[in-house]
This record gives sequence, structure tokens and C-alpha cells, in this order.
Amino acid sequence: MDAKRRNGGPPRGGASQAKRGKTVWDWEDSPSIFEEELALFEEADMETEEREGQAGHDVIPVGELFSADLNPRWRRPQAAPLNPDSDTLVFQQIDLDYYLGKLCQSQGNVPIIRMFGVTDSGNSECCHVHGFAPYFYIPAPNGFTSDHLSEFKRELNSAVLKDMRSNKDNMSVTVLAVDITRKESMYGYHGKRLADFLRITMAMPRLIALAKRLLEQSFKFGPFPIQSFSSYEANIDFEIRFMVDSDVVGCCWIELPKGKYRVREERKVSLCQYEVDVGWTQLISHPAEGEYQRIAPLRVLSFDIECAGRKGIFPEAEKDPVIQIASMVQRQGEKEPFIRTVFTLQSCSSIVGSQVLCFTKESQLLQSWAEFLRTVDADIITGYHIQNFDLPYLLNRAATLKVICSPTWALGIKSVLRDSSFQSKQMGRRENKIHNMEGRVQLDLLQVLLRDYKLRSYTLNAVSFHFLQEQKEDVQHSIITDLQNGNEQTRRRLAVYCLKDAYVPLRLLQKLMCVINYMEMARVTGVPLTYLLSRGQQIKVVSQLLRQAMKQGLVMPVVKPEGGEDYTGATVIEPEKGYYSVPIATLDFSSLYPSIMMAHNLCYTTLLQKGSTEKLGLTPEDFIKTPTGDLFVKSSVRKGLLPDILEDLLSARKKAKAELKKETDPFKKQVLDGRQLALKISANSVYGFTGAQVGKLPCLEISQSVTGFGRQMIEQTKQLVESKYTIANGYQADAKVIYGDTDSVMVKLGVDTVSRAMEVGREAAEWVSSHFTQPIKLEFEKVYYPYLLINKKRYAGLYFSSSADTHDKMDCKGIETVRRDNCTLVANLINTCLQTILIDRYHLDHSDRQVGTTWNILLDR
DNA sequence: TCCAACTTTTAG
DNA sequence: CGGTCTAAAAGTTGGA
Repeated sequence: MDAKRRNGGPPRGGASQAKRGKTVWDWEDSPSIFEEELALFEEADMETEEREGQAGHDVIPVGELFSADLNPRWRRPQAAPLNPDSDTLVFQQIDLDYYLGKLCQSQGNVPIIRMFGVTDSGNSECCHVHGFAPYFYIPAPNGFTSDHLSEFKRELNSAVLKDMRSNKDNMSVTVLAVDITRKESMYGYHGKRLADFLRITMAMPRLIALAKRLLEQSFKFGPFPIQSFSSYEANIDFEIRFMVDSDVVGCCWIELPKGKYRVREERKVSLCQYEVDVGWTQLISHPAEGEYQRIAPLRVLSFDIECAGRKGIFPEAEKDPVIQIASMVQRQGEKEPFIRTVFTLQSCSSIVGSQVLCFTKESQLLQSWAEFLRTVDADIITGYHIQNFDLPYLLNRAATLKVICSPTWALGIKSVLRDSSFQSKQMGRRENKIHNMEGRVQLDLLQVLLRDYKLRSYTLNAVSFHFLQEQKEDVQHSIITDLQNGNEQTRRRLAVYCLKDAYVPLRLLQKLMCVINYMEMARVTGVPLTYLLSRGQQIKVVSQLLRQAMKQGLVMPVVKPEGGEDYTGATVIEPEKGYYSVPIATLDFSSLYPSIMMAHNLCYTTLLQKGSTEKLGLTPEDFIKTPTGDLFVKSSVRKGLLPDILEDLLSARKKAKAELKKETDPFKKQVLDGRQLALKISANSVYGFTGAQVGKLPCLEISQSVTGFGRQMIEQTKQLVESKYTIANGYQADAKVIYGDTDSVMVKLGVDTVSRAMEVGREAAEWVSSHFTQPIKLEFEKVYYPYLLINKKRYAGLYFSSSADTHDKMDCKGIETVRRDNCTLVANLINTCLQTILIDRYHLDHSDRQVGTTWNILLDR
């Protein structure tokens, strides 16, 4: 009896049955709220379906666990037969990578793109895309003609072969092709002159860097002198190269027309229901518009493991066993998980609403769970801290017990662990474990939260409370082993805890709309979903830049990273510190940096490098000089790529917001809101990209000009407001800008009501806007009343925006209440103080004379 | 006790 | 290989 499944009455037993003396646990009261929730799932299931295996009484031999009769929900829907001659295959691609493989026996390895996806009917699919090869460019040397092509190719090929450390694949052809094309470098404006470039196509992606290095050092061929070549687009990931060239964006829908693809019956390498081969020019990529905005019914699996650690020692996979694995599987877009199961070591009492599978041997538990994972065939695997804990632990544990090393988790590819550490100015050093699982997207909720949310605490309990207002089942880590060594009731207690830990990430995923938001970001920026989770900000801009550049015959240079000096950023207006018991209007430039770049046509392609003006014979009408003294041509001469990208992003955002307003379907609303957000973030990261000094294409002329304009604008705004709103001009009082930071000014307009401040604020914003170039726009944002200005970047106030009668919130910036480097007592204390002096101000100020006097002393008046 | 250098955290 | 930006406050550390 290796595995059993039970379904019994309410939990019985308790401390009296525990083998270990004292009552370490105090739990045998009523079922928890979570247990009731689980039970409700069961009822819901019953209404819609006959009793399936889910609620049986029988003990099931382990071999039968995966039988379709017993666990019909585990598998995906049956895949209809696919006839490539008459059927078109349409699927949403969710992951895209490449591998090296042989097209036929005689030839060497070639890179093959692989797309994983899901069809509308929920069938999984793996598509091998053939025929796309990596390439890069170099400028053609002077006097180069097509007659030199073959010699160049031959020389480069032999140089590459000579330099290869080991020629494992026994390649003889590394350079597949060299062609002359007319291109222009995107860096700097040089009169729209196309020049000859050599497009060098290599046999494998990793040969690109090699060829680039050889050409950069010194390269001799034919009658040409030894020279070094700068390279273009040699640092582009192969996946991105393919996606840009074939107009595929992350998570888009792909159509394989009938007659254009082949179905694999044998030689299947994946566990997908459909596995097909197609040529890279045959597939159709649909832009994410209209019906192709939809999302396929993806399977999302969330899991959590429990280990029996030794007292006071963090569990180690080499020593401590895995005792439970809970899993929940949900279809994207549905409200509840349709699989709820926990695998336990040793017996465990039943839990209504979930399946309990008990094992006597840990190795069987692990093996069965791996089989479960393959059977469920999830598209997205989630959980909390799975990337650096659960998955590595399972893998190391399996290695220790010498099980499930092969077959592996997902594909026919062995899963291995890799350590990666990366450093950035922003994030510091960060160590991560990488666990390959081709075809399944690993979405560790902890990583998502670390990336996108600033929280006081990242424990699952704290996060759950923060977002869901719910506490976890409380089980101290120290008693896990005791619970395991107790009886089937204590192990049940543990299993409920484990199930909740698998359930909460699913809830969070839903609440934060992670899947939708990430998918929209992938679609907007054009990178694969997995890039968003494993890579930084830059790749998203590179992807967009390449797409835009390709349309105009521009190529992107490879620049060697060299850190330079920091450049000047934004201005913070010296605050007039104090407590303001009058309304303070706040005016903001919306999307300041993007709109500066658009208004002044700042781009790589419009930058005039030293001496270019004379060389190109440009008149002063053709270009502008930025506050930092850099020169850029006007859009009448050439429209920049970055302004183009930004316009696309911002107009798409406008469109998404308009659609959002009209849309009534809540699911489509979520998608549109996710898109709107992705577009905003993308627009704002373009500036950061140009200023990233160790980046793919830094251009400080752009970034320092942007901040330079920003500084100028905030000063000008201050002066404009203070010059117009004066007593001399017939206003009640002289307006005063009391503070401002980067893109905002706080103005004391001298009016005494919120509604009046709103009126004047709106008018002022509009008037100031008219002094700036389109699309720069100053907007009225909010009124603070009252307003406490402590210092630069530290203030608080009651926030009025939607209504002049009631405040939306108490807004605190930079103060202890929002900082995470104090204990909560400090935050609470300060928060109470602020509430008192901001919200209860009338009480203090007017009604209570005694306190009112103290108040005046405090305010120094 | 003071101060400069460094760290952490936020605003935008 | 990977890695948006600067300004600025306030706290910590360590040397004189």
C-alpha cells in the first residue's frame, strides 16, 4: 500500500495521540476559515460534475494515480487530431527559446527556435521554427564590392574556425553568408546617407561574439590592409533577433496556415499535445489587437513543499526529507483552482475539498509528484520563493535520493541548477538560482513582489495580509517536524497549512493581475514573457528600438561599456518649510521626460556630433541647442526613433484608456488596464535606457539634455506662476511656489478654499502649458489642505483631487510613516501625530482654546 | 565630540 | 553574461 487516499469525517484525535509528550499544538478546535473555503470548492465541484475520483474512499495503488479514470481533471482536454493539410493551427505563444539541433543527419547543428503555446481549446503545443540564422553587420571597408564577398567570407570563416576553442560539432562552415546591404548607423545624424554594410550570417548564435571579436581586433582579407571593424547588432539575443525580424512579440497569437507545417508523431521532444515543425517565413504573427487580445486558457500550477528540518537548522536537501507537497491548479481567468491536492509522507487524515495522497517512501512521493507535474502539464508554475527554495530543494533532494534525475520535470531535457549572481547600481548584488524547465514559465511570486512592490516585509504571511487582508494558517517552522512525527491528525494540520501556502500565491497572482500585466508588457515591448521575469529593463527598450530602426534601414552599433561621470539630474526647489493651513495647489508635468524627448526630437538618430553642422551644411533653423549645449536636428530634418517609439506608446496608452472606459466586461477591462500600465512604464524607461552608462546604447547627450530641459522648465514654471498670479494683476494675493521636485510645483495661491484652489490651479496649469512646446503639458493634479512641508522630499498633507469637499487620503512622502527602516511603532506614532495635526486641525485650532494656544506655540506664531 | 564617508531608503 | 536614471534625507561607522 504505497499511496492511499482517504475521505473521512471531521478530524478526530489530538494531543492524547501524539507520541511526543506535551501539547505543542493547540489546534483541535473548529476547522479554520481556509478549511471552510476548501470545503466550499468541493460543493461547487459537486454541483457541476458527477463525483469523479476526487471524493472516493478507495486506496489507490501508486501505478493508478495517473489513470485518466481516477483523476480526469489532471490531464488537459483531449487534443483533436490535427491534419496539417486541412487544419490551421492557431495558438498563443507563451514562451520562446532556441536550441541547437540537426535538420538532417548530414548537416551540422543549426539553431532552431522553439515556441511553446496553448490553443483556444486549452491544448498545449510546441512549435519548432526552422531556417532562421543569426547575423550582424559591419560597415563595408572603402572600395569593397561584391567581388570581395567570397574572399571575405572564406577568410572570416577560417579565422573563426582557427579561433574556436573546441570544435565539438566538427563544423566546417561557420559563416553562412555575407551580403552587402545599404544601411545607416542609428547613432548620430549624418545627413540620411545610406552606406554599404556587410551583413554577416553565422551558423550559430555563439559564433556571433567570436566573429565580432576577431573583426574588432584586426582582420586581413584579400587586397585590403589589416583593419579593425566596429560591429552592429552583434549583441542582440537570438530570440529577440528572431522576434524582431518575424514581427513576433511576446505572448502574441501565432497562426500556422494549413499546408505550411508538419506534425511530429515520432521524434517528439516535448510533452505537449501538438508538436509541429514550420519554416520561419511560413508562420503568421497576429498583432495583439481585436480578437487577438484574448488570452488562452493557460494552466497555472502553484505549489509549496514542507521539509522536516532539524531543530533550529534551516532544512538542507542533503539531509532533511521532503514530507509534503501541496499543489493547486487553476485555469487563467477562472476564479478557483480545479485541482487541489497534497502529497504527504506517511498517512494523513482527509481534508474536505482537496485530495490527499499519502506515500510511505519519500522517493515515491517525489517521483509521483514529478509525474503529476507532467500530467497536469502546467504552462505557468508559481508559488512563493520557489525559484530559490522549493525547486532547488526538490532537485537536490531528488539527486540525494537518486530519483527523478531523469525523466525530468518538463521536457525531455534534464533539469539542472545554475547559480547566477548579478549586480546593478539599483539592486546591489543578488544571488539567484536558475532551474531550467523548458516550456513552462516559472513565475515566483516572491520575485514579482521584490521587483514590482516595495513592502515592509516579504514573508508570505505579511504579503497575504497586505494584499488580501488575510492571515495564513499559523504553523511555526520549529514544530513542522513534530507535526510530521505525530499522527495522521497532526500531519493533516500540516497539510492544511501547506495547501494554504500553495493557494495564497494563486490568490495574489489574481489580485495583482500578474499574468495579464506581464503578458501585456511582453506584447507592448515585444520580448518573451520569461525575459520580463529574468532580465532587466534594457532589453525591452532594445527590442522596441530594433523594431523601429528596421523600418527605416537603421542599424544599432555595439558600444563597449565604460562607466563615465554622473550627469546632473533634476532640480528640487528649495522648500519653504512650515505648516500651511491654506490650500496648496500642485501642478505636474505629465510624463515629463518622454514629452521632453518628443517635443525636442531627442534621439540617437538626431544627435549632431562635434563638427557635424558644418560638414552637413546645416543652418541654425535645422537644429536646436539643448540647455547642456548638445545639438539635435529638428523633426523637419529627421524624425527621431525614440520620439516615434514614445508617440506610439503614449497614443496606444490613450487608446487603451479610452477602450477601458467603454469596456464593460471585467476581464477585458483588466487586460486593458494592464496594457495601459505597461505602456506608461515602458515610456518612462526610455529615458533611463539612454542614461544607463553600462548599458546597451548609452547616450548621455540625450539624458543630460532631458534633465537639463526639465530643470529649465521647472524654474520657468515657478517664474511664470509667480509673475502672473499677483495682487498687481488683480488676484487676491501674490502666489508663491513653496516647493517643487523634478516635474511638480506646489503653489500657495493665496485662495482660502479647496475649490477655488482647484479652479485657479487648473487655469494656471493651462496657461503655463501654452508656454511650452507640444506635447509638453502641465496639469493640475491635486490640492493639499492643510500641508506640512518638513524638508526636501519630506512632506504630508490632506489630498484633494476628486472632490473639493472631502479629502481622498492623507498623503505622506518621505516621512517615517512610509519608510521601512524604523519599527512600526515609530510609523504609527508619527502617523497619529500627522492625523492629529492635519485631520483634527479645526478641533485644535478653533474649538479648544487651551490646545489652540499650544498649537500656535508649536507653529511658532 | 565632531565630521567625513558610506549606507539605506525614498521622491520623482 | 547580467545591470534604467539622479537628488537628497537621515542614519551608521570609524577615525581624530
